[in-house]
Amino acid sequence: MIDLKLLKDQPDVIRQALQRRGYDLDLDRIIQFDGKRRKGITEIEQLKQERNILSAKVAELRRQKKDTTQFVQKAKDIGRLIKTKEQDYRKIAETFDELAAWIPNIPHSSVPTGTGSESNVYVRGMKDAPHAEFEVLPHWEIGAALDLLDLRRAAKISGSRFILFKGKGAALERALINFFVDLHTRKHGYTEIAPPVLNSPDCLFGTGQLPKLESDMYRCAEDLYLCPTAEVPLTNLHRDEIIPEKELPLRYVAYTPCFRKESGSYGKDVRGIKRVHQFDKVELVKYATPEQGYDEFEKLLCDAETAVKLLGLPYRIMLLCSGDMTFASAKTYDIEVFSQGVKEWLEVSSVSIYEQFQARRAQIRYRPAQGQVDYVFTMNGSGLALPRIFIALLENYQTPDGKIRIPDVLKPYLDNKEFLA
RNA sequence: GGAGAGAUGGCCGAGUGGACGAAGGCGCACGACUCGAAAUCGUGAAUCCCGAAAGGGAUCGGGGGUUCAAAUCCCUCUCUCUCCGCCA
Repeated sequence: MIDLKLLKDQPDVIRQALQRRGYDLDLDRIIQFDGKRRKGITEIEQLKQERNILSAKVAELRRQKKDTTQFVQKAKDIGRLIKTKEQDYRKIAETFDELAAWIPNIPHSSVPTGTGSESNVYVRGMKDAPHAEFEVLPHWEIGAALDLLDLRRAAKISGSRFILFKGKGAALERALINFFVDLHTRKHGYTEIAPPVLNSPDCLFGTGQLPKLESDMYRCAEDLYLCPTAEVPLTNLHRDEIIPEKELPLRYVAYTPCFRKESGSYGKDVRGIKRVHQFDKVELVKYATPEQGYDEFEKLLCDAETAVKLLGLPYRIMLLCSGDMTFASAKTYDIEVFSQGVKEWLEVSSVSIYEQFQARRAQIRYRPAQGQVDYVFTMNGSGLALPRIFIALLENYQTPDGKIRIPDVLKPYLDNKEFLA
């Protein structure tokens, strides 16, 4: 949620943000409803004031055992008026809330303007895709050959776009999870959380998936959603709380499976495990004060980057342009790994800062040592997303004779072996 | 799934229709005392909304109702605890 004061005082800031993102939203209509809403509040509150004065008068007269009928009658009339005004107000406020929930976050000033990935800006890492010295098999071929993946049977169990890891493949998946969680808890100071992955609609509204991404998520009975990312439970951990400043920044890491319908993606990336309905991810979430915010954000990016580096994968960091960022983000970096089999840059981490956007939706605030309670800054990043790392390892650590070398950092998790199969 | 009990400020806990945004305690911050601390005494402190401000309004788990007036009465939902049953 944007700061609603902007609607009234600086609507052009929002207008410009919408334009930069390429959003088509009837802002004037929203502003109009906001005005009606504010007027309604003022009106109702004035009436309530009148009624409260009359009620106090009644109470006083009662104590003196005097007649009150005249005042009671007047208060009754006002009460009826309040009721009808409140009904009107409720309708207006409801419409306004629905409309306002669709206003995206305002991009940070350092975010380049653009409409798609071609406008993203290279930040650091490998500039050009590295060349392979031999013909590298794509992960689905080598994965099947070495019996690490069984996508046919995954499809039999659950349909297309599901993964079934097998044998050493399953062991590698588990090793990666442990490696990532250990790295972030031991070296980067994050607290590990194992959250529920069925989350309430309130949670999904809080982080900004709802209402916009309703059709991208699996909705279960009882009004619960399978979480599309651990960002959802981790950011809602402190929903409706006021955190003492001295506890900030808070850092959390969680491994969870993630569930996505990927509804718009049919026909794209059909082969292999790049785009699936269920995948594993280790997620990092931080809460910070506005002053700490952007420093902590850069550190979060470094924490994710460290994971890629330690695995020895060729990567680059891109700064997303305004049109490529998600709804709630103020600034996003992607970490991309180049994989030799599929011959493309794969997004393995998306690191975003939301400033106070999520905090306003989820009511997450902090109490400064002195001064006013204010909303925290929230941010998150994958640390990392597993399937694409799995792809990159199978393809980049492939040997000409069809084996998979194990990166040094993973050896302790895989019986200290040199090769996977 | 069945039966019962409960939900009040940072925490504990009183309040049972009108002077209650809420006693008291703990904890917290500041001040006094002290060489310093403890103890003691004093003072302060909830959140949100409308408003340029003055000021006003709202909030006692959520929602609805009764009433001139609700923390307090009624309905409903959610959650927590206890007991019984069932089951990984």
